[in-house]
Amino acid sequence: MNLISLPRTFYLKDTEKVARELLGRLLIKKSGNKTIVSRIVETEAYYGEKDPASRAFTTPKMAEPMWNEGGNTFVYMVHNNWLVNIVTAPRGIPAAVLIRAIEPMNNLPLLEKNRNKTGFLLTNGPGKLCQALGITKRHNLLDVCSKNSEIFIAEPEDNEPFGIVSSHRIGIKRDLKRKLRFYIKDNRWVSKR
DNA sequence: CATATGATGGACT
DNA sequence: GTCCATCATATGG
Repeated sequence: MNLISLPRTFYLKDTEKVARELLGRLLIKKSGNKTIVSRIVETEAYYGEKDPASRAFTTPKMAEPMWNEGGNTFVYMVHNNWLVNIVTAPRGIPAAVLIRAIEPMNNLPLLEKNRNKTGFLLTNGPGKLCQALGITKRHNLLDVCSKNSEIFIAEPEDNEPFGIVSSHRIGIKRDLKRKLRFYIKDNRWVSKR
């Protein structure tokens, strides 16, 4: 499998657009001599000052990576779970996309070992997928544009068309009127209908 | 040092 | 649907 990483410019757009366009792309995680390939099936977009649900709004000090130029990971912990985001937008504009669910494409036994679970419970949630892939604080601020990174995003080889469903974001106190959660229609790995 | 918080997950009714 | 364990941070005394 010849993996092609997405260019930096992909991430410099509006975070909602990036959140939509990340659906169906591949999340690559290297683990020892293995390369774990997964398809992104659910994302959420977060903004800065005008988004009361964003950590750039509530705890800006913790969310400092969100001000970086797009194209890096941003990993932080909530309720004893690591969550992985992709920073978006040009430097100085706080924004990121939370990866909420993925569809594993290979190395299932490794994911099952990491999670001590099987089936959809492997990766149908932002904390679950980090546990399955072994993502921790150690993977904060990695360049997802580089194939040399332990984590990067790649273009899928076959791009079957799919529908996108949008909904309100999950698990936050104050959401915006805009629907900023996106997932692949009828995909069985999404965290919640 | 003490305590509060949460972009969750899992167990339970 | 409800309840709560768990822990990295932030914040206050």
